[in-house]
Amino acid sequence: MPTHYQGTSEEKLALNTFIKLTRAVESLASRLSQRGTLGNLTVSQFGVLEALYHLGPMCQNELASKILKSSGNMTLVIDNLEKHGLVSRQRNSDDRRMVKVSLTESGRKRISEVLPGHVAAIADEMGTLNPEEQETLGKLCRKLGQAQEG
Amino acid sequence: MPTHYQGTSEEKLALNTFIKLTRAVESLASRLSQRGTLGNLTVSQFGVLEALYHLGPMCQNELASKILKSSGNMTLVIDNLEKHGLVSRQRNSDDRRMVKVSLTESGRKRISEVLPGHVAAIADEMGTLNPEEQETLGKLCRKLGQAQEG
DNA sequence: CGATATTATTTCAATATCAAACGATTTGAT
DNA sequence: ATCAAATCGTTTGATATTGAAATAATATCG
Repeated sequence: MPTHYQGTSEEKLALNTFIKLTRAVESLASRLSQRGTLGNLTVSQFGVLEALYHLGPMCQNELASKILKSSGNMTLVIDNLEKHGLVSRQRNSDDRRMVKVSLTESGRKRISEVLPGHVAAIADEMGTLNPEEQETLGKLCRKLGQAQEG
Repeated sequence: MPTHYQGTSEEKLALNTFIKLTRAVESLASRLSQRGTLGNLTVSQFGVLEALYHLGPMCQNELASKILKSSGNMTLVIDNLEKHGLVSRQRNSDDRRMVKVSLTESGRKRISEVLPGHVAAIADEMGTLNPEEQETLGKLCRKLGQAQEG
């Protein structure tokens, strides 16, 4: 589905590439979601649990920057994880502005159960590209993700 | 930020590529949003207006599949566009299940004002990659976006 | 010390998003 | 013609998401 936009050829290429990029990610996300490998976790909830699992307890700000979300959003995501008993909050006693978030036993169990299947699903989906293509894609994405200078 | 996951090397490559891909798209989206080239339109609202602008009036289902969203979501997005006077709904008289959505004059004006600046912003962001790199990225994304066979 | 700035979190309002259930309508098969 | 199945849109309930404003705690500077 190419763009219908009439612009410079530079703009058309950029727009078509941009559309392919965002469609690919959306379609990938949709297929992953279909697989149900996250159980009833949302992507954000999974991101938080995964970060805590691999990096240990963290304050909300750190979590927010790990999963690239706002602090307001983090409050809600942690609220919901807490409701479901997967994480706990502890007010930091040194600096009482901060809240340290930790996995509960139940949370640790859940993420360790879910992770392998989800990773396998991602590997399966990405397997559409051979290793060399994945390397190339990774490099281009890294470059594109970097903020521009000047 | 490479993955901490211990799996097969195939899984590690896939996971790292997947992370770079999603991060690139998120970071791109965030930078585009910062530029404010969409005015006060949301991405979904923009998508709907752009589709109507280039392809003409459409029913909600068609719009939903164009911008890859659920029909329930489409009801709300159209509701909000309608509130702001940018689109109008007409019940189709041949098949009264369907609702045809059209741009109002105000909507046509708005999208035509916003589009060039937003495309320029996308072209500017994508300009991080040269044309050859963009072609490569586009091809890889197209391949990845395709559902797997078997 | 005390005013001011910075930082961490929460709250709020608006919008998005999905899945599932539902009502209206149309179509297809018998 | 009738009835079951499919289709389109809406509603509902849960969660996400942002940005701005509010709050609370801490740090800093004069």
